[in-house]
Amino acid sequence: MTRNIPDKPQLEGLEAKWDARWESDGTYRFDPSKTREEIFAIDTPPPTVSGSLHMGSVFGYVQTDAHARYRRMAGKEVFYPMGWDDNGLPTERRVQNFYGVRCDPSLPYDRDFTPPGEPGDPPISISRRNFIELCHILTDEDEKVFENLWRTLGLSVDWKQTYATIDDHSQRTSQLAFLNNLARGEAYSQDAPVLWDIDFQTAVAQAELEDRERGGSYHRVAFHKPDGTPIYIETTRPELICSCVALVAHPDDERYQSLFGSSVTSPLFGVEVSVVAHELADPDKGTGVAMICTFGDTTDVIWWRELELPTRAVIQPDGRLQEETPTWLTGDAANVYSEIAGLFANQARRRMGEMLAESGDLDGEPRQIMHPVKFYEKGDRPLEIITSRQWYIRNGGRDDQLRKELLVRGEELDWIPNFMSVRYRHWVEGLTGDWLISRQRYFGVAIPLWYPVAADWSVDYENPIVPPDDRLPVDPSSETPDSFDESQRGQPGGFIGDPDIMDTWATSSLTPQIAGHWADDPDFFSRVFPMDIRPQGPEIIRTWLFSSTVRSHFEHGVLPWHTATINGWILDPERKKMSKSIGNVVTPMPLIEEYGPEAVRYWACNGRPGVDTAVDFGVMKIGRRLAIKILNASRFALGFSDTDVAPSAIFEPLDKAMLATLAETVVAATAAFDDYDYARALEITEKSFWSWTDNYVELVKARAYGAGEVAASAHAALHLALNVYLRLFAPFLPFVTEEVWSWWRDGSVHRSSWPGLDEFEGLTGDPAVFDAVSQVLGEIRRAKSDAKASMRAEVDSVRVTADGELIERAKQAEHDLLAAGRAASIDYEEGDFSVDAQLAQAAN
RNA sequence: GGGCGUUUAGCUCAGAUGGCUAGAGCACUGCCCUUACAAGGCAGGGGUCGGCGGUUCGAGUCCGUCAACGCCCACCA
Repeated sequence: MTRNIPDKPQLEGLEAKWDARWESDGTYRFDPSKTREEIFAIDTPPPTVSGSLHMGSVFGYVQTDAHARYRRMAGKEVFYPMGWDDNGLPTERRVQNFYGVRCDPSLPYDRDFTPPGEPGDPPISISRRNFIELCHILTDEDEKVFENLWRTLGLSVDWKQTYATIDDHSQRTSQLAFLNNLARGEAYSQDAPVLWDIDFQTAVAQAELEDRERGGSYHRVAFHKPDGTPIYIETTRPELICSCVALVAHPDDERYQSLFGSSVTSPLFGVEVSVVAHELADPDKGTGVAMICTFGDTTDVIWWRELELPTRAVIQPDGRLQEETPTWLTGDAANVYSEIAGLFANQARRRMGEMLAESGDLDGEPRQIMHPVKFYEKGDRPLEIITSRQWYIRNGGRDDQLRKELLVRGEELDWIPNFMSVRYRHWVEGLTGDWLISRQRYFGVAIPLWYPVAADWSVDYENPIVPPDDRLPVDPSSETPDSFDESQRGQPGGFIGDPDIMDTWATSSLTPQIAGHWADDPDFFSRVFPMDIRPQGPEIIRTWLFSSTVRSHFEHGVLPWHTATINGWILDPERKKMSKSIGNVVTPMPLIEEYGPEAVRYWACNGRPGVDTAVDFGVMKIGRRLAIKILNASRFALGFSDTDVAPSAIFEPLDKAMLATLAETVVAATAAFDDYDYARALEITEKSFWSWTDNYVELVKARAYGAGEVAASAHAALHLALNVYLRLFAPFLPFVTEEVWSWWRDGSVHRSSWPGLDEFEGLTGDPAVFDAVSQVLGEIRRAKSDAKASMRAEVDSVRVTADGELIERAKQAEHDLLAAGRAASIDYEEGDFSVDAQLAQAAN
């Protein structure tokens, strides 16, 4: 093929050129006719499209792409789909802010609704259907932004294999898996206390909790024994005294032995509560006696359940204390309650503090403390505990046998790096309950169930009406179950639809099943499942990785993948955690524009597997320099002849020595990749390449410019080496390697085969020849540098003092050495290593 | 309160199963426009490998301990 080498090769514009070519050529198209053994399947993380783009998004994806490219070149058919996680609360919140709307399910659908150009205040209330339409519109836009970023970065995904967690296929898969869980008893509903976000007004799962340090104040409050003597408790939530159902102390606490079994009355309300014993009560905290409320925190729930205490709840789903006076408060107590009815918890807390002070039941001033408070990770106010009916999937949190099985799955999984497995183990060991999957929200996959309504209007939650598989996906709030019609909705003898949706993890825990077409194409699924790798961030081991393991364990009885590659955490240039609130988030696009996509890829691939990595512009500059170097070195190597010179022309010792070191590089880089250590593969390749350009190319230059057999040997060696280096770099720098490849090769470098030792058969010599000559040349260069002379300076004579072996090797490439050093003559003497170079007079 | 990780040149980081004078790039100093590349090349200065203690003929590399930083988990009255 004719060579078309630009005079001044440029990096700019390569990504657009090659992205378009790869798409039109189908370079990364997946071939589903291959067998499972021939396929390498990747369970790509679907990015949350309503989240912001930042360097953390780039980091892991590029590392995975490098590995995908290696596997593809090494002969695997790579299944590399891309998904978008677009359902759930982040999208709802973004839609609310972006358009200035909020969802009110009681409103009718308005088919002519268009959102205002600018979000207004207060937000416009719209129907559930209008709201969901806006979610779709916005996520479509967000997905384009992500796809554009991935393509600019050169991710080698098959863009025909995409999915979104809200699309019909994902919904169908998610509902089908849920119904299977239900049929097998792995999913169940329960009316019980749950952690509840009062702003989003939804239940949240254990995996979505985080602790935040918040200020609070200990109120030392007196309850009263029958004889009127006070018994003090300390509480940070005096507003819940009206919800108090018991006092508790440790069974061994000597101070309270006489009280166990007796009753005391609460201050202000005069409600009689018993004093009970439980091991979780800590004698060292406060007075050693705690008030049990329904419910102030998760310990209350444990006490309430294990001690079988009554329920006296007052906190409503919106976070306010209920308006009506609770039935257990009568007389004066009702008057007291009217002071706090309808208030938010924090307001009621203040009012109760005042009233307790007035009544004399508050001992001293409240004591300020900092303490951890449970928050929904996306929420702004502390979680409350509300009793409500919710759906759960078993996860071992209440079942030791299942917990053990899931721990075994974690041990079966090959973790890269290995220490990440500890996080899985700790999480599973620490589970306190099953996985709460229902959410009282709108934009998500519906719980695909209806419930019969009895003649007395009661709802039979224990016997849900299940749709047949072929109806999925269904929306029970707008569709009717078979053998009913819409007029029976909410009527005695009729049905109601489950109003809830599933948590986003309930769907994204099925990404292998979604991408692999489990629900509809068993043949396709059998070719990609279980997948080879699950690449992901460390922060979602407890959610995505664990929940995927649970689903696959139930549905298929196996791990969903063989290997989990966990990338490190991304820090800002000052090594601080990036966060929106601090305002130090680094977005990738400006960096890609400044340094080029290859430079950003180079930075990402320099981060060791699982190691936290700071955004580093210096590393990006090096990557850019490397890419430019490849262009220029390629121009040199290909500039000598218009056609390939066959490797059989190679006979010069220096050329064969260079190829021997290159063969070593290939072996080492391949081993590193097989170990999932892309960073090591890059380092090995890069080091070898710079040595090649700085030493070999300089040494061979003069001979290459000449003619005859010795020149042909150089040309052939340059061609072969370049051919190998381009392929070694292709996983990291896909654009520049493809560009150079196109100058002289047919097809794509990314579909060429990974270099192997067979290509060096009969072409390798003694690698030490290369080292020996480089060492002597280095000394000649030093002599010129010391003399402040140009590297072109002529040298009259060189005397090499060295051991016999080194001398023998230097002699093999003596003509190259003399030419590169511009030396007229060289002689040798055995002894300790030194080189004496006599510069010609003209040199100065 | 537990667990995991990190701590190597001014900066960012490599240093697998312990073994010759501890490496790279950036930054810094000097020199060089050499027909692939000045967006480059050559040469050079710079490190008590977090502290302490141990194992060993020998430790940045193994063990113990302490410290700082980061992350994860925790029943937070």
